[in-house]
Order: sequence, then C-alpha cells, then structure tokens
Amino acid sequence: MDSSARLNNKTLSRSIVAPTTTSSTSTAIPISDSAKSQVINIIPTYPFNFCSITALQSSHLSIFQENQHQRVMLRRCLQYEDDGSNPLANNPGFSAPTNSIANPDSCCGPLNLEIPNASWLESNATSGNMDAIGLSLPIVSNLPAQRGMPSFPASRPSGIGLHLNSIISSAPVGCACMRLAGGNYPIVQERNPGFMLSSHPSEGTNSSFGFADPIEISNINDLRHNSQFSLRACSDTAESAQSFKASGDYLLLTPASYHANPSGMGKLQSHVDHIDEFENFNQLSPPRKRKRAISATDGDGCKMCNCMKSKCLKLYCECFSSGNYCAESCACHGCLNKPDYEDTVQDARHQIEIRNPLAFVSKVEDKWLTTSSARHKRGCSCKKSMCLQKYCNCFQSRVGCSEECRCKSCKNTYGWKEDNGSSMERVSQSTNFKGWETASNEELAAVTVGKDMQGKICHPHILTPTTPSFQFSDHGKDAFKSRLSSRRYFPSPDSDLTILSSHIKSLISGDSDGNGTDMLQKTSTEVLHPVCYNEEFDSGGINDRTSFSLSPKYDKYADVYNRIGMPNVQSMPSGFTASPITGNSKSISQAVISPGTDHFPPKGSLWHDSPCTPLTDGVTKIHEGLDSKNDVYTILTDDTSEVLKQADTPLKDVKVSSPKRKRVCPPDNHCREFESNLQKF
DNA sequence: GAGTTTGAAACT
DNA sequence: CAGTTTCAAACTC
Repeated sequence: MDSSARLNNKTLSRSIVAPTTTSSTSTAIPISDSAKSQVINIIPTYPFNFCSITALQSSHLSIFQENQHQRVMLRRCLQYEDDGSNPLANNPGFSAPTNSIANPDSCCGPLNLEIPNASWLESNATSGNMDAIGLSLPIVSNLPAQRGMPSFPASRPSGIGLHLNSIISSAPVGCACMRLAGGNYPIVQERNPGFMLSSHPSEGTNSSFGFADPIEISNINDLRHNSQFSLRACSDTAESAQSFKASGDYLLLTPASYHANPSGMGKLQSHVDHIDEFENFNQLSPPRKRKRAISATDGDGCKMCNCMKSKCLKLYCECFSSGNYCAESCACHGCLNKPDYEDTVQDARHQIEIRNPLAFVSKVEDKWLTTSSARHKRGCSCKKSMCLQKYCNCFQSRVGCSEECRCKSCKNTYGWKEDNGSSMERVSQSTNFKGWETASNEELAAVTVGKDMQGKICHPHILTPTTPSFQFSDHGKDAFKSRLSSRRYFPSPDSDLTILSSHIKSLISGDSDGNGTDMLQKTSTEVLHPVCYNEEFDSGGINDRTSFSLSPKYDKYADVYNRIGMPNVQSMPSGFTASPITGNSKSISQAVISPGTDHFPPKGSLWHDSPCTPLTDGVTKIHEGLDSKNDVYTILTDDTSEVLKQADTPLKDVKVSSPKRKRVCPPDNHCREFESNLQKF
C-alpha cells in the first residue's frame, strides 16, 4: 500500500465541526458564541513529516464562528515556497501524498495538506450540519527540501527563500499547514477571541494578539477566489492539555498564493492594509514597552527576535536570517520583516545575497552523514567562549567545529577543532558503552559551561547533541524546567539508553536467552522511538520517508545490528529513517496523541510536555483504542516491531538525518511517566 | 531587568 | 583583507 492509499484508508479521524448556521450564500464562516466554545484541537505537529501528518490526522478541527463579523484570521507567512519542488505548489488539485522534508531551520516547517476537494467544507459549513465531518484527504507535506540530502530531488531555488514562519511563536511545538487545494475554505479559529471577536482591529491591542499579524478577513469570498490557502494549525503547547483545549488552538489560514504572487491577493491585500493601519495605529500609541522575547526561540525553535535597530532586515535578525517573517511574539522595534513590506524584505535579502550568496543558506550541513560530522558552513570565530556557548555558531547549531572555523581553544562538545585545524569527533570519541551505561546515573552531573565547564563531570548525555538546552548552563536548566512545565516531552532515545545498553551488553556477552535477535528486536523497538527534534529539524525523510533519528550514541550499536543481520547502520550514526507510510506494507509505527483531548495526560506530565512523539507499541495500542472510541486518535500502523523482526529485510529507507536537534527529551523516568499516563487511558 | 560579554554582521 | 563599529543574542548579576 502506498502512502497515499495508506493515508486515505486511514482516513483522517479529524472531526471537523461545521458551522451551525450559515446560509448558503454566506460570505463567511459565521462564528456563533456557542461555537466559540467549540475547539478544534489541532495537534501540534512535529518535524517528522509523518508526525505532522499523524498529528493532523488525530486532530480534530472545528470552525470557529462569529456571528455578523465573519472573518478569517490569517497569519502572514514569509514563504517563498513555490519553488517548484513541490508539485502541489502549482497544482491546487489533488496530488499524491509525498513527504518532503521539514525546514531544518524551522521547527514549524509547514505541512501543507492538500484537500483535493474542499467543497465538503463549504457544503458542511452551509448546511448547518454540526456533525463531525470525517476528513479523508491525501496529505502532502509541502516542506522545503533539506539541503545536503542528495537523495532527494526536491530543490529549492537559489536564495533558499523565506520559509514559513515558524508559525506562531507562542505555539512552538508544532504547527502545520493544511492547504485547502481548490480551495476556498478558510477555516480559522483565532486563538485569542479577544482579538478575533473584536469588530474592529482598533478594538484590539497588541497584547491581545495571540500571535503575529493576523489578517482579518471579513468576507470569505475574499479568500474563496484564491485557489489555495494554507490552513495552519498550531497549538500552544506551553499550556497544559486542559488549557490547551480550553484556549483552543491556532488554526490559521494563509493564502498560499500570497507569497508567491502577492499581487494576486488584491482583496487579501486590502485586509493586509487594514492591518497595517491597525499597526500604524498602534505605533502612534505610546510605544509598547519593549518586551524581550521570553526565549530566543518560542520554545521550539521558532526564532523570535528582539531587534532594535536593524528593522529586522539584516542578518542580525534571526527571523530574517532564517528566512522568516517576524512574529508578533517578537519584540522587535520598527520591524520591516513583515509581509506588508515584502518588497523591502526582498530588497534587503537581495542586497545581502549580493554580498553573500550563501547568507540565507542553511548554516549547517551534514555532508558527512553523521551527526557528529555535521558542520556549520561558515564555522565560527570564537575566541573566548571555547565554542561551548551559544555564542558559537557551531555550538548553537549543535555541530562540531571544523577546519572552517577560526575559533581558538575550541572545546566544542559536538566535535572540536584542534588548534592545528583538524577537527575531532568528540561525540564519538569520548563516548563508550561504559559511559553510556552510566548515562542514567544521576551521579553524573550535568555540564555547565563557561567557567564551570572545566573539570566537571560530563553527563554522558551531553555527548549527544540532542539535548544541549538543558545540558548546559543554568540557562539550559531553566529552559529545561520551563519546558517541563510548558512543553510536551516524550522520552528520547536517551531514555532508552540504559535499556539499550543493557540489552546490547547482554547480547554481546551472550547473556541473553539465546535469542539475540529477539533481544535486539526489543532493543531496536525501543531505540526506534523517534527522537523528535523540533527545532531545526533536519528531516532525513523526504518523499515518502519518515525520519527516525537516533542519537549519535546509537552509532555505537551499529556493529551490533550488523552482527545479527540488521540493516547496516554504520553509515547512519546520527539516525536513520524508516518508511512508515509508504512502500512497504510494514512501516514504522505511529501513534500520536492529540494534546487537545480530554485524554491527554494531565498537566505537568512530562509526557504531555514532550514535543516528541513516542512510537511505542503500548502507545499505539492505547491509541488504537482511543481511536475507536473517540475518533480522535489516529494511528497508521504499529509495525515497528514487525519491521525490526524482518531482520532479513533491509530497511530500504535508511536515511541519515542531520544532527540539528534541539528538542530536549526527558530522562528515563519520563518514559515511565509517559507510559504511566498512557495507562490511565 | 539591567548590564556585560560575545561574536557575527556590517561597515570603512 | 584587515580593522573597527554596530548589532543582537547570550549570559551574568
């Protein structure tokens, strides 16, 4: 079964609540007060394409309606995405689902889901049918191709282009774009009714914005005449599941054609202008107190800037440099990095590219196919930070320093550069089974950087570039704590380290039940829990592939795999991809729990806070049950074990994913807690 | 939250 | 290309 069929057969178990009252001639989706309470839970999507898809599948949409003031909130996205790499970009109609790759620089790489015939929405929106509408649609991710992955044909135009903003910065863990091809049907739920429901923009305030620059659409026809819209779904995972649901999720429309052809969005532009007036109005007001973005990222890699003078049109601006528009959550002043100023933005980009054609190119490449070998293209020039702080480009990108770097006294944890210029793979060289076995040993202290770095015991986890944000410095700790309380967490492969180590240890020592394969199967299954790297995720999976990334530490087990006939993974130390939704009838399991459901684990749950998507058998089973009960959760298949059991069947989709990973994954107990929470279901 | 440090970007 | 300045993020207090 190909991915298309698979997806179709699985049918998105998203329930879409149609508007209750709308005349067939209505020009907009009315939003009634009662409907306001109807929340469509858009599960945050993850860098993994399949996750995104599954997330959307398991999400259920609702249409927020507003009487009289029929409007659609659009998020203006900076996305020069129509580079031809995606057939959908030019084809509003049906397209076979293909997974491309997530924008490595954006945690919220757009996932555009094509709905071949979106008329269902209109028909249902106008029929008064409140019943949930089963969505069955092929899903196509429209994610930019990953650079440095020659196995995938998708390409981007020169200049890389500005990517979809990482969506609402306040809704970082994930987001998705759903394109209503053919489409006429903006479905928008504004997260912040305070603004959404205001009859006039001036009634709102900046502070009431849930996200940046919503575009107010008062007439659905304004959108209807446009062929494509991206339905964006985001969730603020900083909230608990309960509040998540209570407050609703983002569900934003972005006219896909807007960026490619702004001129074609005349009507929309009028609304943009309207917003501009609003913004101007606000600017005339006493300058809002400069608010520093709580985090350099919104928590999931969606950069937020605080530019004061650059107008966000210089590479100083992280939003700009990463190809994104600034978000409302940014604390920048005089920002021109907005769709409103697209020409200006383009000019600025052009000027910069003249100076440096690679200015907007991904700063990290993984040409060496190993996580630890990924390098920052431009390297760094650190003099004092020893490449151990985020001042360092390389460190910040979680890659090792290389010969390209001009740094001094490099101590980059991800691979340092000797003073003679040669680079070392610290990750691989400084780790060993012994160390890994003690990875879970709490005696090992987390590393702190800077002055305290030297002489401290390195927690083995530090050796993996996957979890730097809490591995280093107090900042990291804070970030970790913050994330524990505000993000969803799933156990990372790190969590399985002990188990894995144990398994392999026994395997190697022969202290198994004699069935090493079984042991390894079990191990593999556990290991195969995908690491969800939200930010800067470099999906190794493109076109019908999904990434399952392994921490570099698992490189060490490659030989073990080989010993028992597992696919050769030696060449994919940083991870590999399996094919969950394609080709093979067997695929990696997927299970996604919608955070917007009552079944979501209670607030505070680490699992809940995890941005990762666990793919455990148990999870899947649970979800199967949930799915049948509530049509909320959707599962593709749970074939992980089976895939692994087929030791004689090479994983055709072995891929390498880059190391660009930021997501922090919790320790072992998080895994247990996660499963414990699941048991509550 | 203010001030300092840092290194990239921008400029000369 | 090198040196300096500007800038904003990272970091410290």
